[in-house]
Amino acid sequence: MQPPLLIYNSLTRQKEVFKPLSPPFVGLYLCGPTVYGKAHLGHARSAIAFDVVVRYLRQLDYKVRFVRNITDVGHLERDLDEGEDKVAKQARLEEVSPMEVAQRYTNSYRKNMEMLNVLPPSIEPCASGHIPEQIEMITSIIQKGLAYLVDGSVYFDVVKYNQVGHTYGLLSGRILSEMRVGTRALSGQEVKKNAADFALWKKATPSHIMRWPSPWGEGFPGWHIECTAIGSKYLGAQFDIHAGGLDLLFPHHECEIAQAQAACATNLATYWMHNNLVTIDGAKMGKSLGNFITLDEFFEGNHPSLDQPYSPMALRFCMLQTHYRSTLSFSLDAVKAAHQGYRKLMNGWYILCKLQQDGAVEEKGGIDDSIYAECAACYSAMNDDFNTAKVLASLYHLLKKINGLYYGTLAYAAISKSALHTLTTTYTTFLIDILGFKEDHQATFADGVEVILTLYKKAKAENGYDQVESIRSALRKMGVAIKDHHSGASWEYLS
RNA sequence: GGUCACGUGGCCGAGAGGCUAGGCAGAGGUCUGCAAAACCUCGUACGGUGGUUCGAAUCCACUCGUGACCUCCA
Repeated sequence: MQPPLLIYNSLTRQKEVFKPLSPPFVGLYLCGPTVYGKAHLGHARSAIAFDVVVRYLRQLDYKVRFVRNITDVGHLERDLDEGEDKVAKQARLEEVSPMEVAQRYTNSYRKNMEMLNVLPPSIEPCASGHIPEQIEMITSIIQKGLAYLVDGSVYFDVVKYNQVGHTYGLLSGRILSEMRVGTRALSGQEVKKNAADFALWKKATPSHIMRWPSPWGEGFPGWHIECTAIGSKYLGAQFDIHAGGLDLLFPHHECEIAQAQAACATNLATYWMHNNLVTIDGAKMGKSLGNFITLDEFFEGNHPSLDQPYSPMALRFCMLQTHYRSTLSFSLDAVKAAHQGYRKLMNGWYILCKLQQDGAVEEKGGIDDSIYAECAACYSAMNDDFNTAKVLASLYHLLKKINGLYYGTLAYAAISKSALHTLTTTYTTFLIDILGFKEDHQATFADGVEVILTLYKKAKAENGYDQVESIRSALRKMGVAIKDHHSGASWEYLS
């Protein structure tokens, strides 16, 4: 009997038992990228963290509808009237059309995600494809009297929202009256009634390319309305999980809740989940700080912080070794360690696949109990707010048993057939299906090594040690180790 | 200034009042023709100062340090 699944809810600031609104269905919305630049390590963290959440929920037999949006319009440089749309700005810099920019970086993002073995969303809507939905929601908020029109732009009235019984700031723990106001000279703020008000719709200036007709004139939607409109369209006015990076908690998610309360009288989602940030040299890795490493740079080794290319799975391991709500301090040493750790787990999986089922005994073996305990620990760890770090620890405990059986330091008599079966399915389920690891290397390479291994075995049998040594060193240069052990010779990846 | 986190062995990191994860790197050993891989063993860490307690890395207070959000950012 496993403990129930607990999820830390940012809204209540505590772990809560996960209860979907309509089991077995689960609706999960994740704030996707604004496609005006290449994805960096921070994007990967969010994607991987919630990829594992989706994978685990599916493992628990939930039917998950996973929606991850693409922001291709409305995300301004600053939340200011004169702030330039991010996508439009990049288009100007690259001298292409905004939709070209959006397409380019959407493609790049999807490619990166595929490399990281992040499962594609069930639905991947873009903001520009949902203008009518957003206009509809804005209209509804205006009708409730919680938004006002100024010169072709529509703003959400935060003060009014509080006056009619809502509480702005529930998610971020902010109290409206105590929020810092007016300490920075933000131009363009004077059109708003209050500094905390945010744009639902912006009037397009004559030069603005991305524009749509609306009841308030030509313009484009504000950033926050997109997620609320899209989320409620595909998952319902109230759905189970809304996820995103911690830096989106305020103001983005706070505004989303306000919009949903105003339009639909819901908090939009029951559980609000936030992944923590990636830091480098003690500071947050962020777009605006310019200290980020893009995923392409990471995979190509093309960055001053990196000495060589690193694999997508090394990064995935890095991410999963840390709990998603803790900051992840990125360093070269950490990546190197992660890659080695990943390699060992994968090599263990191949060995596990080779372990002969018929070697195990029918009766209970000496290590059965510890196998069952570690397998159960994997589930317990995931049920405790997706503690992937703990899962990895358990997998390493299992790995020692796997290696021991294969290399002969543990006798087959130590494990029963049923325990070996549990070991095999659990290890595979967690490593491959839930944590989402896959082989970095090409399968065709492995076929070639198999041929060479045959030559090695022949030379070895004939005591041709010169040839044995030369095959070993040649393969070693290719990142492959040959291993001699009681059950013969085999090979595995070294890096 | 407000709000909130965090500080764990060389590095990355779980944990969270007694049973003191795990990975990487390092040392020793077993195995091996020699290696490699694997396995075994080892380092006894929790910013500082007080306090609560039979007992604290874990709770409390103070303190030092770092960071996040309050402006776009996964």
